[in-house]
Amino acid sequence: MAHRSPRADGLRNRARILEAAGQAFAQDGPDVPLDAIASRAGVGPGTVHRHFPTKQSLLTAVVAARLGRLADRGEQLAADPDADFYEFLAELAGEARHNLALAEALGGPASVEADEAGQRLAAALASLLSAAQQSGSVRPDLTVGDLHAIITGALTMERRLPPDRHGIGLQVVMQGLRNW
Amino acid sequence: MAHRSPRADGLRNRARILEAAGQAFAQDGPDVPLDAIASRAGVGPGTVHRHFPTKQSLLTAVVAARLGRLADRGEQLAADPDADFYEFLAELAGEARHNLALAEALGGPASVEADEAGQRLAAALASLLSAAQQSGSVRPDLTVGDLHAIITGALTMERRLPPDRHGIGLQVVMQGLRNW
DNA sequence: AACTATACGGGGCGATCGCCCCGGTTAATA
DNA sequence: TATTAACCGGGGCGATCGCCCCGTATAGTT
Repeated sequence: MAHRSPRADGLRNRARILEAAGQAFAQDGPDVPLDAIASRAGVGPGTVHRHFPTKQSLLTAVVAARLGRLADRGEQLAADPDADFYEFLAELAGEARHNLALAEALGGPASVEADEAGQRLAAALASLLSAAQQSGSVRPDLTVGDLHAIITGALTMERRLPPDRHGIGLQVVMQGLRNW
Repeated sequence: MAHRSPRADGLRNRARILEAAGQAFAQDGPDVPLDAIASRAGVGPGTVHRHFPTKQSLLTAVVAARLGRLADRGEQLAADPDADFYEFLAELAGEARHNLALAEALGGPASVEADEAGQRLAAALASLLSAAQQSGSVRPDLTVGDLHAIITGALTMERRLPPDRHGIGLQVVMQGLRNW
């Protein structure tokens, strides 16, 4: 009486929308019509709006989910003294390669202010970076901000490379990051 | 009688529009309203449409002009046996840093099929690249396509870097491009 | 099984933007 | 200076999209 259990279809549809929006944003960028997401999820446009009052809130939710997973992985690696900085970079690139929205989120200022996951990821990245710098495997004059821009650029490269050339952009950037 | 000289105001307005569109696209990207360009040029929206029947044609004209200058410079350097490959890269970055539309054009497939200037630029780049590879200053396994993607990524980096860190992204990429 | 809160779907409003037309004006020619 | 073709400006049409409302159906509670 005080509270009622949430309805099963409500939760199911919310998950469907999140899933569909994830695919749609990844494929077509942030400008996909909401109706396209709705029909992809098999629900009406009104349903989308009820779960996510504004388009931005939907985008934020989607990106936050992806970012959260990445942040988890980053924290995990940051805690491991044997972790390889470059390995994380490669994983990041693999994730973002086929995800337009995620790639943009990683670069834009939206990631920082967007939510808590972005900050966690940034912190993990900073920790990984300074460890790599102390071990001498990354040039010491690089700041975290530099790194963000560089990662964004590397992701741009990878997305523009044909499938049979994947990895070469990242390889070039990594080579440039090492001490010389 | 057979033909009449073009009117002075017509040519003047066309030039104004091209100039205004160049600034507008560079600052705000390809999505600026046509009316914004019109008011910036000090003409009516109808005038813009008469000179450039579609928005795409205006964008193409603007990009082609910029691309043409870059292609000229590229061909000039390609003809000079002492020319430095990395110097051209730096010039390219300097141009594209404050030019959103140009940067996107350099990366997207639009540059190739867009017009003849893009192809000239690509050819000059290819010539510069193979010369640098033969002299041993660039890793030999890189293709021209790779280079395009890499340049696009480097431009992305530079645009995301704060002013006091400009150049570091390019520096990293260049270092990665060298033989190792 | 009856009840009620919650969710669903589709249609519609308002704003934005690209594109185009039309009446008035201006520059080039004779 | 008279003529005429080209150009100018602003207003408007149609399409798109985000956002929201409301009548109906359904899931959870008693």
